[in-house]
Amino acid sequence: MSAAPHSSTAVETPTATAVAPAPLPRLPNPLPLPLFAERGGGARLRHHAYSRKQKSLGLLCSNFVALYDRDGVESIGLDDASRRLGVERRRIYDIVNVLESVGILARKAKNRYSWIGFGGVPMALRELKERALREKSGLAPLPVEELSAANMSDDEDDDKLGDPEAETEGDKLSQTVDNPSDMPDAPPCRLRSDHRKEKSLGLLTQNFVKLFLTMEVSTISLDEAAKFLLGEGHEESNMRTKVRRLYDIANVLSSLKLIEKTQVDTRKPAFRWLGMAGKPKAENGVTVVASPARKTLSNKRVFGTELTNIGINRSQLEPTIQKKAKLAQGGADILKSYNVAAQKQPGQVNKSGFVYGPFHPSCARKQEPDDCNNWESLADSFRPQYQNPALGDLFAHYVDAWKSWYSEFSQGSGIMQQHLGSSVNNKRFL
DNA sequence: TCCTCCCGCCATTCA
DNA sequence: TGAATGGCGGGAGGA
Repeated sequence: MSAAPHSSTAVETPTATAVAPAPLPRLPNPLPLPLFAERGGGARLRHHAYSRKQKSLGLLCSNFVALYDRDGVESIGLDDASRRLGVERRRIYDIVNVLESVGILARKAKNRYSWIGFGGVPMALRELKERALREKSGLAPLPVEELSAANMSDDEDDDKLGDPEAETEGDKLSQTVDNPSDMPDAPPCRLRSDHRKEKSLGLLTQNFVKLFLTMEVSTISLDEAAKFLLGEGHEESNMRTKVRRLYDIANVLSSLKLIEKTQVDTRKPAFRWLGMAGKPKAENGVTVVASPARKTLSNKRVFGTELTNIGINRSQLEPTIQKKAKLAQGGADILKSYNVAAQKQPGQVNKSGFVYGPFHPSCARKQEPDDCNNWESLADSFRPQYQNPALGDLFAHYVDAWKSWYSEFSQGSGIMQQHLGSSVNNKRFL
């Protein structure tokens, strides 16, 4: 039975709202249950005035982050998130799985996550990179064909259920989920839960990120990623499913600015890693970000323009909500311009050789971290004067996120470099 | 036409 | 046993 379609309007459980002393953005209240979410209605009840762009997982992720990435937020209830964002619980699961896999959230209990924030990302990425390198090292020597088997197709996977001889890299990956400490005494035989976890969105996210962290090309298409993750000999249906999931993941990671969509020669886009980039390959064998000459797609979707997804479902927009959307769009445009301006600055490499991600502060290139602390004036100079205070909050949130991200990288750049310094021979990805 | 990805069904896992 | 979780693929929106 699925609780999802109704959970967005369900009465909050008593334990589900330990959130935010700081005021959260105002959301339309009460939040109506969208018609399309009617149990069993699904696509059959779709209203044609709705635009799917406004329901995207990436936008939802942006809203989720905007909602919870603030001082005082420690615990997040899924019901609370679902209600505040005006989406079915099912969608929240997608978001939190991806956020958890990159270290932004940590699961505390059923229905409850703790907010770690962007400060958790460098550590998570470091661990992912370490794990990926270890898997490729002597600890897990896998030639290409075995590596393919490691990410074996679902069919092969199914065939080996319960086979003690069939432990694969996939098992190891699932162990990393079940046993973060990589306990050596993990059960040798595959459990059904392991099998399920191998296919989880979180694990797929981690494997997807690992491709970026270890490969020597800066971009990868989702088809390529799916082929690699599935291995050879996969069925077409498995491929389609995997690509669907990668689209979901890519949208969330894009909204987090960990990756960005880029146009390659073919019609299909590829994704470029932004979250962190190493020093030039000549020095340490790790690829820097792709040439800026490569055309970056204008974002098909402008994230962070809505505080809830529910006001613009498949019915007509309410005039007031439309107004809000326009206001928010203005803010998003400013943010976008700010990001573009920051990204246009050549290099973005500080003295330590670290290349900043999307939250790179524009002043970082010219000034060393210690000098770059005048965030308030920076924020003031960019802060639009919103009529809606919630939008001001949203902008302030982004500034805070930049600050946090920058601070984390400033502190962690040495460690990160240490890890980036190890050469990666990963041509098999190509 | 086909890429993109929202949506919700329903199997599995959890408490 | 009911609730929570999340894999999965149909099919509609959009370029």
